[in-house]
Amino acid sequence: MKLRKETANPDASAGALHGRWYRDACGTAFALEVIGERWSLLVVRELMLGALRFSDIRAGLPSISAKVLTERLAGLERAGVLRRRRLDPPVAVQVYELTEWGYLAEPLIQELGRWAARSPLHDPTLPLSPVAFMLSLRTMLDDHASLDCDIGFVIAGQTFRARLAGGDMPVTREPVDGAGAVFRAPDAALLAARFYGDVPPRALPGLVIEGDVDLAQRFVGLFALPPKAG
Amino acid sequence: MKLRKETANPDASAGALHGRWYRDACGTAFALEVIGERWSLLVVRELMLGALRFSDIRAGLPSISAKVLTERLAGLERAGVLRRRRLDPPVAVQVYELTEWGYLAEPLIQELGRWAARSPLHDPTLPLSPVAFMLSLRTMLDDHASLDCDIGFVIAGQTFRARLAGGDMPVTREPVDGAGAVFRAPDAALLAARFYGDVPPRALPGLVIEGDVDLAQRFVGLFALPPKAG
DNA sequence: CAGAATCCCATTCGATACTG
DNA sequence: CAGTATCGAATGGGATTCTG
Repeated sequence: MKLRKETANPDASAGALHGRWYRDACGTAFALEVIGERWSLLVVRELMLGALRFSDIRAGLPSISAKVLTERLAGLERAGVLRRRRLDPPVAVQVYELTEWGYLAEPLIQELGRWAARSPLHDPTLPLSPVAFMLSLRTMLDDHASLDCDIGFVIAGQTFRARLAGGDMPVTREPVDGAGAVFRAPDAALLAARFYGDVPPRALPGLVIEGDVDLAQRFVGLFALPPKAG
Repeated sequence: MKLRKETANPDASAGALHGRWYRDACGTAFALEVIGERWSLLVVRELMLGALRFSDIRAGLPSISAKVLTERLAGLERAGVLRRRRLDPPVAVQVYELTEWGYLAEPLIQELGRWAARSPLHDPTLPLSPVAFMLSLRTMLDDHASLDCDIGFVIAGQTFRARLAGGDMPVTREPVDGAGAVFRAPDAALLAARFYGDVPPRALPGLVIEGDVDLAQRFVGLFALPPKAG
């Protein structure tokens, strides 16, 4: 009875501000106040490879509604995870981009992915956004990869570039001109089958590899899912 | 219209099973289906240092309701994160314990805590469970700690033991007899102030250090919060 | 104490329509 | 395209009660 009003915090409308749910000083709890709302972390995921417009985010998250996306963007902005920015006059469009702190959430997204992959239950046959796939490559890259290369990706019309050097592999949104090899696929699930499944390359119609095919093969060999937990 | 019925999955009642929310093959999304419901991950956190009874979990999570805890336990059990177990006849009590996969969630909890600590906003003055504090020590331990020691903790009546050796520091629920030093405090927040705040030891009434006080001092020096992000 | 069952209000969400 | 406004339906969750 006495605690009711504290819960219904007036300024907590639709927000990801702290203190609303858990009343717990633990950092984990604080993080969950910020990105623990449904969809929040997936919105962050979509922005992890660079700023995006409202509808580009929706494209990567086909089943989020405009209302929820609007609410999450507002909450994440207030929490300091992202900011909205107007591009300069010639294009005059609004984009959402992660703050410095927001970009620091990548290890967290990776850790979730790694943990999920070890589940005895995870069966991945659903759609996958291009960004989700590119991030998964960063997560599943063999720690001891000694290859250095520059690989292009064209997935559902979006282009990315992965530059592997010294065991590190930054991924950018960039044209693929000049890459050592290029993977082209109409959707990310196809690429996931190639990189993580036991599927032989020719069994994947729609997947095209250009440039140094042998390099592409060796590149694929650098990625593997972790073993399942008992 | 045509998709409505798929959403209202009959067996998805109150559960953390996959496919209900995101329809996304990304591992991060799958993990969020499992532990992304409110409270779920904090329940896992409470169990991270060993099996617990229903009311012990509630003690660590004072503002969760019995109903919600029941639902979360059921969901996490179905998802394979924890199992319920009846102890052998003499005690005949029921406990919840993480599965092997459940225990693998610790890095994930740590990553959330680490990220939260780097937030420009995080101000930790709320209550903290003993388990949350002990886990935070494992998270914030200096990577290059070269000290080897055996430290006991008595927090709000619960006893723990941290054995630091070779940079690794397992924490168990155990009596503190024979530890090199023992910290006693009526609540975890007091210990957090000592380990992470700039508070001089004598400004913390209620905190008692027994055994090798000098060792205890050096031990405290091994823990630090990461720098804030801009 | 450990939970299941019930009741009921508050929040959330998705669909749709609307606006600059 | 980038949202906002509204509404009805589903869900969430607190309080209470009941049982072993």
